[in-house]
Amino acid sequence: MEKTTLKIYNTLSKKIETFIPLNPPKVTMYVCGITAYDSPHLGHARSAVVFDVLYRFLQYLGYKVIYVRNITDIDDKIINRSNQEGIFWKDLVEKYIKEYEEALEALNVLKPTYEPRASEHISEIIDLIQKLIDKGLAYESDGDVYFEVQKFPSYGKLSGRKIDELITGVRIEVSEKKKNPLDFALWKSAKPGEPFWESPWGKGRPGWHIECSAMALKYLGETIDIHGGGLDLIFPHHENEIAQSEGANDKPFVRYFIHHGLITVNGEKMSKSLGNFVTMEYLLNKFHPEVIRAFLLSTNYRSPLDYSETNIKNMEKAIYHFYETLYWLKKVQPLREGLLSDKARKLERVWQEFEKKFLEALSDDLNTALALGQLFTLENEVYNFISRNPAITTEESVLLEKIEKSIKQTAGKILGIGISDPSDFWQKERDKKLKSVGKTVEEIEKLVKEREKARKEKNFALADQIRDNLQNLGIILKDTRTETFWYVE
RNA sequence: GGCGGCGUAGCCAAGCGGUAAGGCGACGGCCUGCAAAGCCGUGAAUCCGGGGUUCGAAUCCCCGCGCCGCCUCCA
Repeated sequence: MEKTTLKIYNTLSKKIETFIPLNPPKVTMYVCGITAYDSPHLGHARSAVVFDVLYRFLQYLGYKVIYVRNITDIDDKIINRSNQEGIFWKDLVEKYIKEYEEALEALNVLKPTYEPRASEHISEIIDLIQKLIDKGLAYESDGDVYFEVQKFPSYGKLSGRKIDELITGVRIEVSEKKKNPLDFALWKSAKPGEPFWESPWGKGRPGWHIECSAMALKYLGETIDIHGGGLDLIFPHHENEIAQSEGANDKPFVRYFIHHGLITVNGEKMSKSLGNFVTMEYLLNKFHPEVIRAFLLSTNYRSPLDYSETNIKNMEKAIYHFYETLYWLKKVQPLREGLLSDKARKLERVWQEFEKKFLEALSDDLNTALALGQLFTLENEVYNFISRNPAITTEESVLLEKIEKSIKQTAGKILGIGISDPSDFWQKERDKKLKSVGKTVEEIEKLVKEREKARKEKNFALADQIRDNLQNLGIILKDTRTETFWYVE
């Protein structure tokens, strides 16, 4: 394989840079996962899928990736929520972690190397806080410990903020415990009834940002290659992580910060107050996981992605067509000896172009939208070739087999699209969609057969009657030489 | 107020200095018992507007206009 270099946008420099890991072929990657206080939504899925593709692509390029995706399982939001619902905080956390993991599994997101949880790293967190206190960068105050932002002059370098300006525009609640409003908590003392761990500063729990610094250090070392998350984490979360980690270790914390864009719903921000959260439960019930994946990859990862029923439906149609092609591809049987026709030669060229362009696209700041475009171009070419060739030759079928394999190696392995067995895909999709209209696949198959029979007997009235009835259920029939293919809209 | 992003056909979306990928949809023709599918063809006088740089700009610079995000918890 030709050596491909990855170019990727680095939030630190605000530029697209050539990716060079610290110790190749090893790559260390840390991604902020979830705080387990609510059900997973499309935004969580976007993060997981985007970094999953990056993870897969880095491996494809030959890197040995150590991938950490953390779970924050203790913080204020969790405590509030468990009080609200009257559930023990640990039970609450377990419930949402399970939902998250199930959603990611459905989406075929690969497991990271490690998935550490904050509550299981309290001693590492305490050690790190102590180190910051010892170095004079943090101070204890009435059972809390705060990071003193003024002591870390480069604070703000990631988000392009200056300490002075931050102080002027401060909207953080003023606390008498802090020396400066910008100082952020490393350790919070426990109020009665709250979960706590023993520490040198009394009973309490970690602040929000420190767990990431501690766990990144433990699993990946002082300097990590890639740190990722949503755009919304740039400030203050990642800014604070930098301050903590670099303050403690005196080494650059991260070489490449990678942030993805946020999801909007019908053009509006997805938020609690608007009540427009698109949950994974809803989506997975309604759409095939690969449709969701493709939808998430249909826009550059840094741009906002607008969710709407229409937008994802469009992608569903594209993926349906793609899977129809895979279905026919699998069924191809050579009907005669022979070499490649001119059309087949053209197909071969398109395919070779595809392999090149597909990888080029991903290498260029993970341009998944372009890569998908290339995939669909190839797919259409294949579809056309098969659909209008009544007798495919032996050589042509060999070519088609190669293309099928190639799609699995590229789109399948890296994007996670096209990995299902086509028959299986259709079985599941038909099943799922028919449930909502109260029909079974068997019933429909029977009607389709009846119509085929009626057509052979030239009983077109009956045939059309059946077709119209099916169409009213949203079932579309496609007659081919060999069989009638159908799907539910 | 500070920082950042975006504005490309009906919709979604690539392209980021050399003359507009792809998806969804639409239209005309062929095919078809009729459709669907497929095939062939049509579709952005032009990339929000106005200046400028350049042999050449959707792509770079400046000025507007319009959206949006972050600055507080958030993927």
